[in-house]
Amino acid sequence: MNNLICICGPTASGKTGLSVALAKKLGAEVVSCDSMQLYRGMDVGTAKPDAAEMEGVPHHLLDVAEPGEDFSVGRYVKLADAAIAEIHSRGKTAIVCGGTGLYMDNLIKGECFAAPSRPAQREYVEHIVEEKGIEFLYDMLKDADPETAEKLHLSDRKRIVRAMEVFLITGMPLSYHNRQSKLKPPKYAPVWIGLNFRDRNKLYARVDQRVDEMLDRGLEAEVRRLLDRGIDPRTTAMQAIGYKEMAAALRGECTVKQAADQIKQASRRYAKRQLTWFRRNEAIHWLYVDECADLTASALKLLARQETRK
RNA sequence: AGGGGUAUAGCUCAAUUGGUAGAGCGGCGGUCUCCAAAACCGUAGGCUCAGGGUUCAAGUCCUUGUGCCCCUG
Repeated sequence: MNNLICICGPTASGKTGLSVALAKKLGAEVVSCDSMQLYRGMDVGTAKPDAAEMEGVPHHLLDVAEPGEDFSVGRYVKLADAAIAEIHSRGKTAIVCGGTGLYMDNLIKGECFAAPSRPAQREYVEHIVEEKGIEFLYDMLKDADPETAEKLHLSDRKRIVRAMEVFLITGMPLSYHNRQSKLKPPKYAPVWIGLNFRDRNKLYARVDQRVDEMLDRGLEAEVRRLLDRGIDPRTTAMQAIGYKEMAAALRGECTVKQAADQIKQASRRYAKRQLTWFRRNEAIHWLYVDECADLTASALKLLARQETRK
């Protein structure tokens, strides 16, 4: 029996609807894999399913953090592992559903990280960048970890900092850790289902439409509520698409209409990046939403086929 | 109706004294190993509104037409 299913795809492709429909058919439970839906109070802008949309299907990994706190992939994997184990212990199927590729891959593949970020080393590295510039740090990385340095562009400050940090914490190059990590076998063997559109314009139309719906459902009020609660606009949560743009509008930097257009644009670009991420996963069975008369039926057929192959 | 201006990539605009066109945005593709709804990289697009003329050579000058903008009645 397929006791683990992964549903992935770009934003607004219909992952939530499919996961609930499948869960009802299979008696399964859903484990969300979304880096923003896990924050409490961020509902409208993240298109988090409400009770009606869940149709009684238990959902895990929603509302597990405050918007002000720093989250991490590591924390997600730990929580999701626990949720999956619990679901399996009840003899049920778990459906991991979401659009955050990094989280999903790390959960399934079970790769371990080189080293958790440590404030002391991170601050030291950031200090070097501020004092001497990114080129200086990049040169340091060339000595410490030439393999990683060669893969990174000088503009990719974020990754240069992280790679140097790992070297300082562990004394080993990040490239070495990554190679070791890839040798480990995957933790799970799920059936992967990816949602996409044959016609990109149709996906974009749905993205645009959904942003309009978010506005109707009170995105502006939701963002104002978060800011009123004292959530720092610089936190990861407030960098989410829909939130950072609306916050700018509330600050008077642009109109709500302009913010809405920016949210649509950013969402379309995000959808494209998600597709780039998932496309390289050869295990994914792609379903084209604009070609399926009945998405749930297509997915069930696919699952049945996987069943007989085992 | 008269006067003036404008017409260049999907959009907004560049192009020294005439030497067969560039940029930003968007589009498309990719990278990704603890901020990931983030961060970063790479590409393809133009009979320069249409017709005629001057010139070795026209986006650039002349002329006609058309569309749009402004002013005057």
